[in-house]
Amino acid sequence: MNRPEILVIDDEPPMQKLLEIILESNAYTYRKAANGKEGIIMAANHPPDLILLDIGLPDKSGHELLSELRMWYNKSIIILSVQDSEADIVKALDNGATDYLAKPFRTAELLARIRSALRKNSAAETTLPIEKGELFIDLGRRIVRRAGQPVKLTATEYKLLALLVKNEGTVMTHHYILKEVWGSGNQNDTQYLRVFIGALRKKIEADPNQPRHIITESGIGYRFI
Amino acid sequence: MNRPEILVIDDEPPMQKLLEIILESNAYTYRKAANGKEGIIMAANHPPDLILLDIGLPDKSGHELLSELRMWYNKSIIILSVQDSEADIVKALDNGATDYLAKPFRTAELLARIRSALRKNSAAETTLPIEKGELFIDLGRRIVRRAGQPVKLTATEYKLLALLVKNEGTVMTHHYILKEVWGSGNQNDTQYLRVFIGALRKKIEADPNQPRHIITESGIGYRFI
DNA sequence: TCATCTTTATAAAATCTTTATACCGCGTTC
DNA sequence: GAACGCGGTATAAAGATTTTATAAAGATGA
Repeated sequence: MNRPEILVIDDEPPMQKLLEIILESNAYTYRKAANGKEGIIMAANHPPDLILLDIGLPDKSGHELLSELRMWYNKSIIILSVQDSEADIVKALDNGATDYLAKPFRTAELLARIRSALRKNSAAETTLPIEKGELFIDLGRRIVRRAGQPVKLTATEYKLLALLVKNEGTVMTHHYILKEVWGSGNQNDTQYLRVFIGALRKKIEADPNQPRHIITESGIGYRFI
Repeated sequence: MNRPEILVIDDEPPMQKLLEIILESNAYTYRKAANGKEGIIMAANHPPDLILLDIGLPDKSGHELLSELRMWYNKSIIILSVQDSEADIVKALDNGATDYLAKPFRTAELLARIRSALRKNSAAETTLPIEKGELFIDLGRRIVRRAGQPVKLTATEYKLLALLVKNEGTVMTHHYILKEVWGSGNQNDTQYLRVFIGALRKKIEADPNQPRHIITESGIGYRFI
């Protein structure tokens, strides 16, 4: 995961500023909402990897907001609160909060809890599988099936297919593919590529002579559809 | 879940007594271990639903103990500590602790965090017995049978099989398997893995020469089907 | 001591690289 | 228009290399 996005829902400008500084200087992308309504909208439009939610918001109780978010948002939510009352913590964790942190907090503890929460995220979700016609590709779990039948790919074949699939629709030059799959030493060995494209077609195309997924762009490279 | 079992690993009798009172009076079954070694043994013999681990134990650092437990214990572990230093918290959470609580703690907060941790347990796993062809595997009860005959597995073989079965269908890399089963020190000793895969196949495959369940993905790892 | 785990050794299998050969489209030449 | 060469491509099959399987000897620990 590169630069996880964190949405901060908090109405106090000084706290916002503090969190912005902490998060941005630790390779997180910071987004902010000044109240609950704005927070819901932002989270819905572009779901962040984690939400930091202040429980003392102006328009609606943070607890209510938490319940609303939890109806559809399934990634981590860390609660921030000045109250730190026992009842508050109980309620927040029982309501589905991933974690709870009392203000004022130490920077290192905040970061540690963020890391822990993000790890839970990535453990839960996996990259979404792709299904195109009779072809099924799940890059995360390394599962490939054609017409329901599991397809066994070698390590190199898999790397090649993954690269093509990740850049679906766009033409990848020979040069670039060779660099990504074989490393920067073999950038001119176009023959490797031909051999392996051939092998891949045999395995995933219904008719390898008339490839419908791995298209050759003569003189340039290949493209996955 | 009726009366979740909580194992407390803590060497101070007063703290043990306090936790016993708190837990027993809140419908939890309390079990205790006075040091790390005893804790490991008790957890292994009869895995509790949650472990409360004091980080300042006499025989070995709580952090080491945490790593050891995490090699095979996948339910919640809450760390207790008087230190409450930032580095300590970071280390514990990064090492796989579910949560962290500084002593002295408030009873309500402890109970809230326990509830939250237990909820994570039940969400994460629900290990139903698996029955595939002549193979029967019940991870929860540690029972494995092939063609009706009980199969005896060693501790390591069992850990390996459990990891593969839990991730049925997905390819597990050598590196990852080694880390999970043998710990983070032996991540490059692929030969261990080969030996134990061989042993497992002899025990659970009808024809070990033509494995139908433990599939090797050359250059990558193994997969269970 | 016994069962288990770790190492080492070696054979077997799978994969990758390389070479050889045929193809296809296209413009040039005869 | 047929023959030829040319750049780019596809496929098969040979070595070469890497990876895996298995046995078996040593080490460890209850």
